[in-house]
Amino acid sequence: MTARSLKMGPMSLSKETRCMTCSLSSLCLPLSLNLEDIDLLDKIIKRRQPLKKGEHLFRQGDSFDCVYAVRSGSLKNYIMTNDGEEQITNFHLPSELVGLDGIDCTQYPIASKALETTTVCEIPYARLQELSSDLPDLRRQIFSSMSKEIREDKQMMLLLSKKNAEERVATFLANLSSRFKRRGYSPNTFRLPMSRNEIGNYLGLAVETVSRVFTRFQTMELIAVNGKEVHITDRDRLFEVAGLLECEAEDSARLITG
Amino acid sequence: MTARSLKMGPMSLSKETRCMTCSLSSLCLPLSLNLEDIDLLDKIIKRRQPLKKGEHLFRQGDSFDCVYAVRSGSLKNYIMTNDGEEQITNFHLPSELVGLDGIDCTQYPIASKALETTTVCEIPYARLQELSSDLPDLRRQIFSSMSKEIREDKQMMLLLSKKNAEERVATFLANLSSRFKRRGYSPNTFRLPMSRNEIGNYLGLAVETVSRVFTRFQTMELIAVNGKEVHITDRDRLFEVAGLLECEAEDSARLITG
DNA sequence: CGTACATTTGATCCACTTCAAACTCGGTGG
DNA sequence: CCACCGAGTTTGAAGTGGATCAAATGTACG
Repeated sequence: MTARSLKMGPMSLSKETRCMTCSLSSLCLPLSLNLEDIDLLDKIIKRRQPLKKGEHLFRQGDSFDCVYAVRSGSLKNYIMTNDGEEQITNFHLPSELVGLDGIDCTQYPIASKALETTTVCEIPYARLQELSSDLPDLRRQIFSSMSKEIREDKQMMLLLSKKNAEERVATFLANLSSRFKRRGYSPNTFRLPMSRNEIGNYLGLAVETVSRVFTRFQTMELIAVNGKEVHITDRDRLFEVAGLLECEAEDSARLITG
Repeated sequence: MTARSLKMGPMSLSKETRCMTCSLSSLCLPLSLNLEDIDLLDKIIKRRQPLKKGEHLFRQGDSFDCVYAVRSGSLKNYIMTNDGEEQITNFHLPSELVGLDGIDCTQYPIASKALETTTVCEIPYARLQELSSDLPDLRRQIFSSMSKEIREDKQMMLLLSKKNAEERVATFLANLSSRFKRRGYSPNTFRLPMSRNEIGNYLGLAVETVSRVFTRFQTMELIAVNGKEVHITDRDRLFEVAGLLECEAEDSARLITG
């Protein structure tokens, strides 16, 4: 693991790293910007040391001053209940914006923690705000990310309120698959960056239930699982069990592009 | 009821109605604007005929072109599952902004329906966007509303994922109470604009469960209920059961004011 | 190579759902 | 004015999906 972070570290910190040349730029904030504007945005972005697995990007209550875009790796966002339990509200993959829910607060209302070695672009919020004064497209892009997050949250409420265990897990896998696909990774073979425990926490299920549904899905030959490696063998039926049409998942992924 | 809407109709449509003189302006979009800017905002806002109970403000899939601020009455927002069930995602009280989740879509991703006779201010989104180019405070206010909605959604996920029936209902009542309080209504005596069914739908519970918890809370002498009239008799203990400290609920209500 | 932690599997339990029926109340028409 | 209607609400009894408890198995890392 240390080897891995050593390998990534220097790369992601190199002065060469630019939005302009970033493979994620078509999914990320620069999305609808022209080259000049991308350059302006680029100037305010800082590339941080990679986070190691388990490190916090920020904690609930930390003073808010930056939003982040994931470059590689993955994050979990979570809130704390009064009795100290955590509730995971989101998993973040590369190109996704993190920290928007703190925008009108002085403190982050949630915490964000690396699930694996993770690199992020740090965007000082005050400067982003200034810059977006002059760049309507950038502004639109930020609005867009936020309203997308709201829409996803509503879908999550629906999941938590109406779906049973199988539907939840299927939805989760289908959603991850769509997001990987969109990012150019294989949609049917991927590695889960989170533990069963974290999946259960996120989906409002006990670990044991998640595990049981995984095995049930394997006997149904929807998926093949080996530890954190997942292979989707019957995509159509998985989406069916999830209670979604494939196009819906894609749509929600695509909407951000306007 | 027709009498009521006749009574309200002309008032809310009168040319006199202005953000400047609106009693909600300190809670609503004009919040942080100076007088001149309020006037600019005011010019793009249209006051619509009041909606009657059960009428839609917009439906899921309607083409998106306006956001709305509730002036009086209340709304429920909901999404449809594939099998035609509705999932209520929000109830909206006066001064609250509705429709922000559609911002980067051509269509509203959710529906919004009046729970009672309801008046709204209609804000054409394109014009709001233009105006916010020139008014950083307005822009900030929109960002603020959206990030507040995101934060509330995360709290809702926590509720749906971790809280039991009593905690859910208590949270619901405590939250409503705080919102009424903030709007200058009595925090301890109010009328629920929604049915038990809608409460259950929103909280991820069966109607019967909601009803049972209401009666249990009455025998515990936390509240007194008569139909839709609710009187909170032991506010502290209600908030305790909800798993929140009073200040938290207030905080989340206050955050929008920056 | 062993210890701690994550995952799986099995057995039991329980909070909430579902089904069924009685009740309440605002409205409506005879 | 009152009987009646239907929708909304309450209450009771029975069923169940997933939680919890417990223990075995698997796996990563020092």
